[in-house]
Amino acid sequence: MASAPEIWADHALEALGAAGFRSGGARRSVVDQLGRRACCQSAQEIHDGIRGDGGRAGIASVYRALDTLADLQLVQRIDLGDGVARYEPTLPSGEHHHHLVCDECGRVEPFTDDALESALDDVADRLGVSLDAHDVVLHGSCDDCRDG
Amino acid sequence: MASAPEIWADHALEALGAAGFRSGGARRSVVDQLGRRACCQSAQEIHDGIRGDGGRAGIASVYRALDTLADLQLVQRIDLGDGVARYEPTLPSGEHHHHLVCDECGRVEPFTDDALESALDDVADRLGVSLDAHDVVLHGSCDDCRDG
DNA sequence: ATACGTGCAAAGTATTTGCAAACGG
DNA sequence: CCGTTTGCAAATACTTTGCACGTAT
Repeated sequence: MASAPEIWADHALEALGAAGFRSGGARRSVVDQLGRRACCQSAQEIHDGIRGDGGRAGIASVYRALDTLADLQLVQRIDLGDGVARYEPTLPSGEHHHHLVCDECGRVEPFTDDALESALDDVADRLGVSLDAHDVVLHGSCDDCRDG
Repeated sequence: MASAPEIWADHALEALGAAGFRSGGARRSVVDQLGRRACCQSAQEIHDGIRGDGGRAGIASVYRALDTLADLQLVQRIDLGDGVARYEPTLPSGEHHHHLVCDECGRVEPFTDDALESALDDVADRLGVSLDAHDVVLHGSCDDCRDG
């Protein structure tokens, strides 16, 4: 069975087609790179990944593709607080995670928590907003940095 | 009785002194501006505020002051996802809020939620991290944009 | 054939840094 | 006096945009 991110790439290409976008090389490469990692990648990382695979997309096209994908809600833009935008697939299953950033070593770790999710849903409800996306970033010290 | 942000400014100046920092005009102006608003201001807004009061700090000094204040955990840096860093006082009382951003009109609204706080505490506990700061940013459509 | 997609280079915006002068203790 | 703080300007980092050319349909 294919893993969720792989399924996502197909799903994304299909959604792009359905939205009337043509199939060009740069955008396909970006989708391909994103599909390989469930967790956040920066535009620069995606660009490097494409070149590493022998592709040759311009960085501007990477940014444009990411912008398009974000508009279609196929990717979520994540801000970890270091001034670099990161992107990760919006899985069709609706499952998603949040991020823990160690301010000492810079390590980023994804986590999930059901209680947190329902608390977030309740908040959105109470505030009377429809949530497009939510993005919880916790800053702290990780095991290694504190104990190590 | 003085409001919390006003108390914060005194607290911050005292903490700066205790940490061995000298008292210069630019840093004092930044603390003063921050003390007037409990919610997030960008470096540019703080700079404008200082000039509006007849002050004349350089933008670089504003950034340097904010950096120092963040190091001492006297302010928290907030990223709303638009590429601009914002800062708000870390109140000595420990009370804090989170932010709801309307992606349509750009409005930023602070909110608090006890259930969310305890869910966050539990998550930090479970993950075995000591949280320095947490910063929940919800993206959605606000009342006005959805119904209006 | 025609409009969309792409790459390059230039522009734009936010933030940081080097350095000499001003200033506090 | 001496070392910190400041302001200016230049540098840097990330992202966006203009434009000519390539390409899918």
